[in-house]
Amino acid sequence: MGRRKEEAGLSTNRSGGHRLTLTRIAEEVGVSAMTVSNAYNRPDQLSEALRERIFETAGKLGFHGPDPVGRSLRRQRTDVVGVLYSNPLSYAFDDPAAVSFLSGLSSVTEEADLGLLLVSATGGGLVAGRNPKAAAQAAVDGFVIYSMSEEEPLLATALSRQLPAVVVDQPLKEGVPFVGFDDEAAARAAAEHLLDLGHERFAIVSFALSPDGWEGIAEPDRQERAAFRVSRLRLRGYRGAFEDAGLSWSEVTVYECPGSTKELGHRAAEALLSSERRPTAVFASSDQLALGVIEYALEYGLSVPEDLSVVGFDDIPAAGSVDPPLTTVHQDHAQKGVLAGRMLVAQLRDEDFPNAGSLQTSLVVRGSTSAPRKP
Amino acid sequence: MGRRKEEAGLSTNRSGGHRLTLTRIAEEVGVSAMTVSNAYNRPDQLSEALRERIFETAGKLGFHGPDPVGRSLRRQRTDVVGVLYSNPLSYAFDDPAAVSFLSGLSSVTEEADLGLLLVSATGGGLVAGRNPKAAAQAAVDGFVIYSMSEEEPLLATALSRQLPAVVVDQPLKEGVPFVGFDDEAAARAAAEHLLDLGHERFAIVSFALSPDGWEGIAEPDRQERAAFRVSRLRLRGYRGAFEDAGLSWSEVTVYECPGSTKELGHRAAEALLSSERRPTAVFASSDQLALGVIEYALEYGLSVPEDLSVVGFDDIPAAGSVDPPLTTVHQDHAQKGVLAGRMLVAQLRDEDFPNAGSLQTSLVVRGSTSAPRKP
DNA sequence: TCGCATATCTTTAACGTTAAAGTAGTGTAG
DNA sequence: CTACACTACTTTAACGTTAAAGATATGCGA
Repeated sequence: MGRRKEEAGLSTNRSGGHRLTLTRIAEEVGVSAMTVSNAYNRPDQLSEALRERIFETAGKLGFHGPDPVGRSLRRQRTDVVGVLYSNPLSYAFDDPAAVSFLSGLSSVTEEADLGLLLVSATGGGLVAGRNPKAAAQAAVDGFVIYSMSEEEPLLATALSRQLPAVVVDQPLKEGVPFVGFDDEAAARAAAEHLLDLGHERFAIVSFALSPDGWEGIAEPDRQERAAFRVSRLRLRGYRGAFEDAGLSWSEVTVYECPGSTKELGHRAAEALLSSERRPTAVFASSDQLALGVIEYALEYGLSVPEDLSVVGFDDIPAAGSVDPPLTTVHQDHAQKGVLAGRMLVAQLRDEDFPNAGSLQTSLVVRGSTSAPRKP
Repeated sequence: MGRRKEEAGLSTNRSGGHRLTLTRIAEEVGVSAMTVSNAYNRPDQLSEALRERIFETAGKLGFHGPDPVGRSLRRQRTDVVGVLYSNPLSYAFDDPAAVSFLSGLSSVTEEADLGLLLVSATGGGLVAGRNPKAAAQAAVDGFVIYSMSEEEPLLATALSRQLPAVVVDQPLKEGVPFVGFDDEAAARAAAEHLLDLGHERFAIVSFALSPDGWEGIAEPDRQERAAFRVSRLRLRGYRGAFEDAGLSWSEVTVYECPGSTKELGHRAAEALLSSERRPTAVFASSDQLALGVIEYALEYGLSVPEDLSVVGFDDIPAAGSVDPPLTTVHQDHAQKGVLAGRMLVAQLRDEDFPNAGSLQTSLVVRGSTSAPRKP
């Protein structure tokens, strides 16, 4: 069922061995190349009549405007911004938070007439490795660096190009504008909510603290070494709230998952709920993880929220419609995208830009949390 | 809260008035520019020692590889594929089907080490207009043309560039490889399902037949003029099934919505269900529309499926978990993306490519359809 | 009639890279 | 010691565009 290009009826842009260029059109019309260029880019620089004549000839020969690459080389800009992502792009499209972010970002780049080039760290030849060249070879005017680990090679490569850039979520880099949520405050608010309800025994189901694929209980030393700013800040937020309430952090178990799926949450709950001093409340780093925790809890014979309160993070669309509806931290990812876009566009234009810094989140209290059952 | 670029600690890539280039490094090391180029692109063309010396000097000066634009100009390729979208990109990110498609597409382009450039028709300056220049100015090696109307100016501009291309969903263009679902068969299967259950009075809630924003009952002449292939084929599928069953197409009301949201489905149901000869079954062009129809039906006092059967299209994640669970046509959008990617990559490499053509769909029967209530 | 602004087009010179062909020098088989 | 292959580099010449400055003609007020 295959067919070759030639048979597919595609012809090339050549005729007489020459690719069509401004110069070729110029020869045909009998003017200079510059004038043809002006016909496309500065209509006021030539007479209406000549401009029409040029377009007519161009149309006849099948020329459709100056070559973008030649233009970019000469102008020293591409009108494209690159989005750098650590994982395969398909992960990004499968992650509602990333998609919302891109939605917000694209609304700004589009308004500014910039293209959006998606670049991922995981290249073709490499089996499971990273390809920092991707960032070196992207023809862009600036980068949006989306949630990377401090050590990601792509990050270093991108920053070394000295282009305008914005970092989203992590890591914080001196001199590079940043947008992210106030994760510490968010976690603190979630913790205070459950403290207010009277809980005292907590466990945390976190997604990766560091990008090494580890899964299991994360002891304090590992918590401190966390490479991911977001995870680190959240732990700090929980801890701060607990200690303000007079509880000891050492009694809080942190289970680290190498990703953010329902299955991982399920496994984490399995490990946490069988403990002697079973927690009465679990904080999860994402709604997916939280749903997995709830799933296991129900299988295990616990009722939610009576026996176990669960708080998620993200407020995905499903959060409100599952049973029980999920108490979770709402974050406006699209707005984050908008701000990242604005900050980058402002840099590209050499304008002042709002240094957004940390965005506020809000705790949405639903049915998965309540006061603990009296002993 | 703003700050200027200068204060942000960003420095440029220049020193001594010179931008860093291969040539600059070559001078510094005392070799030709070509040798520096080879150091990056063809390590086997120079001695290991010299190569190291070049990298060392490059590192010292802060040069991080050949400029992508210069390379693209010389090589006459960009290693980027463009995705053309008729609407604002943020719509694409808000549409689960488009996101799944991109997920599949990106898995292929990534494997082939190609960047993905998202280009939309709606440009910056324009208030509500189209910007065909976007396709003319994209520095890409090929296009994925995503579900466009026949008349979309962006389409003509893109095709006129004579680059490798793949059309997704619509329109069918002579000589341009195509991927899409077999919408006629899908609609026919849905119709046959309800015919088998004994239904005889049908209505259809379609998304746009043509891109003019019209909303309301679409009479047969408008149906025939439909610019969107997908909508046209589905109507043909329903009609074929009905007529095979001896029913008259003229008794089937088609309500056209200018988009695909729950609200539009709600309005469509309002118009359709108040008719004298109320239909016992409704076919919707998307699950979103179907959910809106069901919502209105319930408000109107009808029970689903007892009083009204509803069939959706897409099988979005929520389809299985709403009440009643939605009978719908499942389509594998990610697979469509994979195929589109493979077809484009094959063209770029001048290889044979699979001409995917129409992908099969499957009807997922859930709780929103049943036999009609006996009169 | 002169001076000067204006409109319309041209010339020059990069922008940064790499394919292709060329030049030495070195080893090595006959 | 000659012919030939091989390694390690260099030279040349585009790839297609446009910023900046220059040229020429025309109009127009004084």
